[in-house]
Amino acid sequence: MQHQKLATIEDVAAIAGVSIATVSRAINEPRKVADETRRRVSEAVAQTGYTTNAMARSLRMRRSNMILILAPDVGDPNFSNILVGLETEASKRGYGVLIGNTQNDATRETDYLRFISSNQADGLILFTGHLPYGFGNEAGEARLPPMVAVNEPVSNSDVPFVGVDNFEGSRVATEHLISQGHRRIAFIGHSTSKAVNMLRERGYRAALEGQGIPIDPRLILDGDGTTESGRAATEHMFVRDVLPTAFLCVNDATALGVIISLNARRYDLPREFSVMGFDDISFASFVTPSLTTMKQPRLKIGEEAMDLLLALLEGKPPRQKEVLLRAELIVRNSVGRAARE
Amino acid sequence: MQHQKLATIEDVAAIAGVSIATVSRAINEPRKVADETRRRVSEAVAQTGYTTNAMARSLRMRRSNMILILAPDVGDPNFSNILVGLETEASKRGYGVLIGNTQNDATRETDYLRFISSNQADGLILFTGHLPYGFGNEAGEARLPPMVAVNEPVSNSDVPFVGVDNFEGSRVATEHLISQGHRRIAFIGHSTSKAVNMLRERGYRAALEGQGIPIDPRLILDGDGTTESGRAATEHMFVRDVLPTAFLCVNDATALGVIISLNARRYDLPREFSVMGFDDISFASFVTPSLTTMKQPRLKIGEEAMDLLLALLEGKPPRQKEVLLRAELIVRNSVGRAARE
DNA sequence: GACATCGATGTAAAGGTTTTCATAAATGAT
DNA sequence: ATCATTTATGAAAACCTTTACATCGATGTC
Repeated sequence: MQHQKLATIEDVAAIAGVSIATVSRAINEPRKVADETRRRVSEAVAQTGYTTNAMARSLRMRRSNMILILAPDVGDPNFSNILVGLETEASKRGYGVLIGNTQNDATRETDYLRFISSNQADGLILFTGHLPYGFGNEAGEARLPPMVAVNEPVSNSDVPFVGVDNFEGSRVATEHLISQGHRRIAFIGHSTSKAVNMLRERGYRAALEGQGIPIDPRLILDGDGTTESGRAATEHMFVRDVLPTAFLCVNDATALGVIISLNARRYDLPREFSVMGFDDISFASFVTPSLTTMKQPRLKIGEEAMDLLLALLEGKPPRQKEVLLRAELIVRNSVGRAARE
Repeated sequence: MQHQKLATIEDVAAIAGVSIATVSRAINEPRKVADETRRRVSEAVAQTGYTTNAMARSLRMRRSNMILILAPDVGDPNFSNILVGLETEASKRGYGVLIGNTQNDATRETDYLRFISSNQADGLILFTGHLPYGFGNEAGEARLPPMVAVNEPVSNSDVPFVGVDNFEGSRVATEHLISQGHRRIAFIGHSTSKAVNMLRERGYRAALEGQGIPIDPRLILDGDGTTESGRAATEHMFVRDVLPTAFLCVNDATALGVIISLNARRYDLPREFSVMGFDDISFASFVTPSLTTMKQPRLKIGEEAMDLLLALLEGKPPRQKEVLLRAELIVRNSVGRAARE
């Protein structure tokens, strides 16, 4: 049952009484063939149920119309919505999307490059923040396909990046807190080396400075971006008794840790403390109190990135090295007016 | 830069001083060529950086080593981990994974079938619970590729299904509640027409009956599987003043609604009410109180499903129409001993 | 009427493999 | 020494397209 011999272009040609070249043209460049012929061809196509064999086509045309997406973890809710955006745009433009779940494993990354080197994919989307291991090594020099980075820019390279404007987003977030009367605002960061963290911290500082609020270094703490580190940072503040009225967190996971810690201490949120996150991950609306945060336009990021990559594939040079999209302020219930000074 | 003309099998053959047939054999069936020749070939391969062109290979072999995954929403956290499992297994076996995000749109579903009919994919994984629209219609009759369903079985078909044992899982969940002294246990369901709901409700009934606990129909409520419906069902119970000591919910989303409702009424959980979910979605551990639930072995489901599909592709008949995996009881903090009778 | 132009179609090459079949050498049996 | 068998290799076909080039008739120009 498997191989009931699909109709080929020859079958169609025979039925329509034309050559295979004409069939090909009738399908791909309809205006190049006479009306009558075109009609006969499409009739023959309908009759045979012909679909062009993508393999033969790709072989001949030296392009597969496939895009490879390399991500450390497709299941990560932060990534998966970008993925949806990528897929939507690709599909709209007639491209297919191939996924490579690298699990941050160098071997697997290298392994996925076979899709590129064997012509199974024309372009590459990178979630990883670095070039895949295995490029530019040994024989034959690098053979870099067109690529675009999302989620994290690729350092030391000119790979175009599409992402959220972290600086601006963080500034807006901080200003939101300030507008609610907060002046002692803590920043719970990721590790300082991360580019994302740096930008978000800068946005925080810029907002404070812009409003003439002095920056208290004791209110700026490092973490590692996890819920646990959010909790740890909060506890640390209570131990040292240097307390803010609001916490701005580098991401929602961290903010969740802060909330859990404050809830455990029986504080009434947001009356006694305000907490803000960044990202708007799926459970942000389910925490109690639901989390006020900056929403990453993930779908849009995916679409833009794919759009850029496809433009690259069509030979257009990238207009800009970086496309930054605005994060959107999502007001929920974790931020209230500052109760104390 | 794009097309620096990759090395072909001919280049390798020339360097190694053999025919292309021998190169092909040296690569694909090494034991069929003499040691010395094999050595020369692999040297030439290394020297040229040759990789076999997958398109040419697929064209000739009439198989692409690609699997198409059709899912309504790849971003859904319930799906994405299955996806990871699918991808892991496929990758391990040398297959690539193509994603089709259908968004429950019939047009898009049909559109993705082009991957099948154009030979770009050898098999199909279905998340949708139904055959894609466009199969078995008009000319040429159906051309069904080997396929396997996950997440939801395909009704009225003999498509093999890999999923969680809902009946058994629900029974275990109910027994856990009973073991904590609960006897008045509510079941907040999905719409009764859903297969998943039916099985989980049956498991619930079976557990109660097994322990000789009478079933109170007033404690069985319908919903639609959303958080909102969980909340609504809970409110409904308070209005009618028919109260359980524990809530067993058809899924975690519903359980979350129940918890939110109870929290809002200022009950102390799990002292005054116990709540149990099913699925173990990512935020289950972040709610307060963190949710006791039955964990779906999503990774494993993905792996098993892919394993089954690949077996099918290799011509082995499926051993069974349904592979049911055990759900695992995850004890967190939303279930306590029954305080009242 | 000669000639260039144009439109529609066909012929054949090229794209890079895998695999059948044939050939040749080496080995083993008698 | 002869023949049968095995092992290692090569030549060529097949997989199915797209497309450069050639052909041919029709149309238009001078």
